[in-house]
Amino acid sequence: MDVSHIINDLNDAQRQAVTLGDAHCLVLAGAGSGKTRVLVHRVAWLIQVEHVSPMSVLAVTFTNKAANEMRGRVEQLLQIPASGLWIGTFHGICHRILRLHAAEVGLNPDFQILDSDDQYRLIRRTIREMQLDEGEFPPRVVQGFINARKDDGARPDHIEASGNPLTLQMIEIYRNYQAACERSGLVDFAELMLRVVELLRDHPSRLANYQDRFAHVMIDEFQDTNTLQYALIRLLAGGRRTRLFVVGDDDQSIYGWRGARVENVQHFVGDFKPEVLRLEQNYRSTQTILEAANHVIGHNDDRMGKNLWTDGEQGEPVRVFAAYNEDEETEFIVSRVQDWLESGRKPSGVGILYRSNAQSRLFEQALLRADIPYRVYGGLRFFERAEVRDSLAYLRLVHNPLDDAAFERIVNVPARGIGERTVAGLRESARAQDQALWEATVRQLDSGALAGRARNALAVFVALIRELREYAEQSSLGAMVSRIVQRTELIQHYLAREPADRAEARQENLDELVRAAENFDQSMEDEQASLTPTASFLTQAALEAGEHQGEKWQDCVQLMTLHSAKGLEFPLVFMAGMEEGLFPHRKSVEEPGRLSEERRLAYVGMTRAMELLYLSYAESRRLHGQTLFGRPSRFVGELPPALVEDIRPQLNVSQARAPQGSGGSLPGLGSRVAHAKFGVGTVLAVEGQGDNARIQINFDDAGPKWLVAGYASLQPAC
DNA sequence: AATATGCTAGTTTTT
DNA sequence: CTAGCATATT
Repeated sequence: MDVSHIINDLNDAQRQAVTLGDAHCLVLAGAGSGKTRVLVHRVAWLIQVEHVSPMSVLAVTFTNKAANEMRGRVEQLLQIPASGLWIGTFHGICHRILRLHAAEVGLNPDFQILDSDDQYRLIRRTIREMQLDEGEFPPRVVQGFINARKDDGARPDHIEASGNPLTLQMIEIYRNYQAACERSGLVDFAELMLRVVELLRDHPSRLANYQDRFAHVMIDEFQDTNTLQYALIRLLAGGRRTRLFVVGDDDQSIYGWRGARVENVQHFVGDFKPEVLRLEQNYRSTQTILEAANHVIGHNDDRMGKNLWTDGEQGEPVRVFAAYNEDEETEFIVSRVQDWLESGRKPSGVGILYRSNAQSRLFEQALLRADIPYRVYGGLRFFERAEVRDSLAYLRLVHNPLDDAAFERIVNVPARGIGERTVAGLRESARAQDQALWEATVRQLDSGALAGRARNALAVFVALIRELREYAEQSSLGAMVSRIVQRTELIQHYLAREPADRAEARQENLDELVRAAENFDQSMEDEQASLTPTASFLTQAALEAGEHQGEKWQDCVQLMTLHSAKGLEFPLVFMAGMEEGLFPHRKSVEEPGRLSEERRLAYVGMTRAMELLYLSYAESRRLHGQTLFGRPSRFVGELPPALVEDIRPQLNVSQARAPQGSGGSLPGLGSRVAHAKFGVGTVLAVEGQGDNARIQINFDDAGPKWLVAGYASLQPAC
C-alpha cells in the first residue's frame, strides 16, 4: 500500500514519531513544531499501515476545539469518516464511558451534567442550608476546594483535616453537596472523571475490557494533565496491550494553578520508560523570535530541555517599547496596527496579548476610536448566558422533576410572586419528606397546606411545568425549546428590566437557542446509549458551552489573555503590560514554582509571533484607581540584548503629556525632584493644576509624601 | 419585589 | 476606578 501521503512532508523527527514501533512514546513538541500534525499522521499510520482497527484507538484532548480539529484532519488524511475512532476531551470520553456504566457506579442512568455556574449555586445553597457563614465559607472558595479534591481523586472520607475545624467543615459541605447532586441526578465536571477512575479501579473486568479495547491511547497537551487524568491514563495502560503516545511541552505548562501537574511529564518517563522524541524544528516564527524565546525560557530550571530552531529567515528584531503611561502604550500599539493595515495586511493577523482581562478595555476603546475591527476573547460563551441557561433550566426540570438545581434557578424567574419565604418552606418540606423540591411543591399544593398568595403563585408555576411536560411528550426538541421560550415569557422579563439593546441581544440569543435545538443532530453514540434527544442536547450544552459562537469570526484584530493565546499564531504579536507586578503577576512572584509558570507564559506569548513581536510596558499605570510606577518585567530584561531594538517615545511627546500648570511647569510623573527638607524622590502622582496642584513624591529617605506645588519649591534632580 | 446604596476586592480557564 | 455583591429601603 502507498503510504507516502502519510510520511511525506514530515521532517525526520516527526516521521520517527509517526512510524514508531512497539513502545510507549513521549513526544516533546515545541511550539509550532507540528504537534497536531504528528498526532493526526500517527493515527493514520496506525490504521492504514499497521492495520489497527479504528475501534482500538483513543485520542484525548483538553478542549473540544482541539478534538474537533484532530477529527477533521484525520478524516481529511484518511479520506474516510473516522467512525469507530474515539476522539474527544477527557470529559467527553469519560461522559461516554459513564453513560454506558452508570448503574455500576451507583449513578442515576438519567444523570445530567452540572456546569460550573450551577455547581456554584448548589454549593452556595448547601452552605446556606447548613447555616454556615458565607463570609467564612465563600462559595467560590468551597467550590475550588471541592473541585481540587476531586481532581486529586479524593472523596470526603479520604481528606485529611488534621484537626483543622475549617477543613472539617469544608469536607462536610463537600459531603452534603455530593449528596444533593446524587439526589438530583447531577454530575459535575470533575465527577465525570472521578467516577470513571473509580469504575475502572473497582471493577477489574470493566478495566480489562477497556484495556483490551484500546491498543493505542494518545494524549494531547500532556503537560496539562492533572492527578486524576494521569491516574486514568495509568489504569488504561496497565494492561499488556496498550501503547501510550503522549504529546506535550513542559515549557508550555501554564495551568498549574488549576491542578495541572507538569511533573506528570517526568513521572511518565519513570513509570512507562517511553521513547522520548523531540520536535524542535519550528515552522512558525523567525529565527530572532525563536532565539529570544529560547533565551527567556532558558532562565527556568527543571526543564526537560529543548531548543527551537528554524531554517527560516532571521527576521526583524524584537521591539521593546517603553511607554510613558498606559495611554501612550495603547496609542503606540494601535498606531502600529494602523501601519500594519496600511501596508495591506489583515486585521486578523494581529494578536494583542495581555496578562489579565481588565487590560483589554483600553485597547477596545482605542481600536473603536480608530475604527479597526476587533474581537475580544473570553467572557461569556453562548451556553453560559443567563437567558440561555434559564431556558435550559426549564428544559431540565421538564425533563427531570428531581433536578433541584434547575428548580431553584427558575421557580421565580421570571418573577411570579414566589418569594424567598415560600421557597424556604418548600425546601424544608422537601427535606423532611426526603423529596425533591418539585415533589414537595406538588404535595403541598394538593394538601392545601399553603397560604393563598403563595398557593396561587405556585399553582401557576406547576401548571406551566406540567403543560410543558405534556407538550414535550408529543413534540420535537426544537418545538419544545421554542415553546419554552414563548411560554416562560423570559423576553418580557428582560425587556422590562434592562435597556433595549441588552434585551435585544438576549432575544437574539434565545432565537439562536431555538435554532440550535431545531438543528440539533444527536450523535450515534448518544443514541446507542439510549439517551433522549433532550438529554443529549443538555449534555452538549454543558460540555461544549462555547462551540456555538464560532460564526462571527470575521477579519478582526484579536485581543486575548496570554493564556487564551496558547495554540494560536499571528504574524504580528503585541505583548502589552510587561511590568513587574502585572506580568509576572504580583501574586506569582513569591513562589519559585509560580514564577517559572509565569515565565512559561511569556514563552507561550512570544512563540505566538510569526514575523514581528513587540513587547511594551508603561512606566506609570493607573490601576485600581491609583497611579503605580512599575519596573519593566524581568522577562524584558531576560531578552538577549543583541536581538532587541529599544523604542522610546519621542521626548517632546512624553513632555506634552505631562500635566502642566499655567505658570511654572509641574514635574512629570516618574521624574526625580529634590526637596529642601526631604531630599530627593520620585514623583508618584500629580493632582490638579498650577500652584494648587498636589504632588505625591516617594522620597528616597523619607518615603511617600503629599506636597502642594506652590509651597514645596521643588527642584529637578537626577 | 424592585430599586438604591454601600462595601470590597481586584490573575490566568476548560470541561 | 469599577463591577459585583450584600444589605437597606420603598
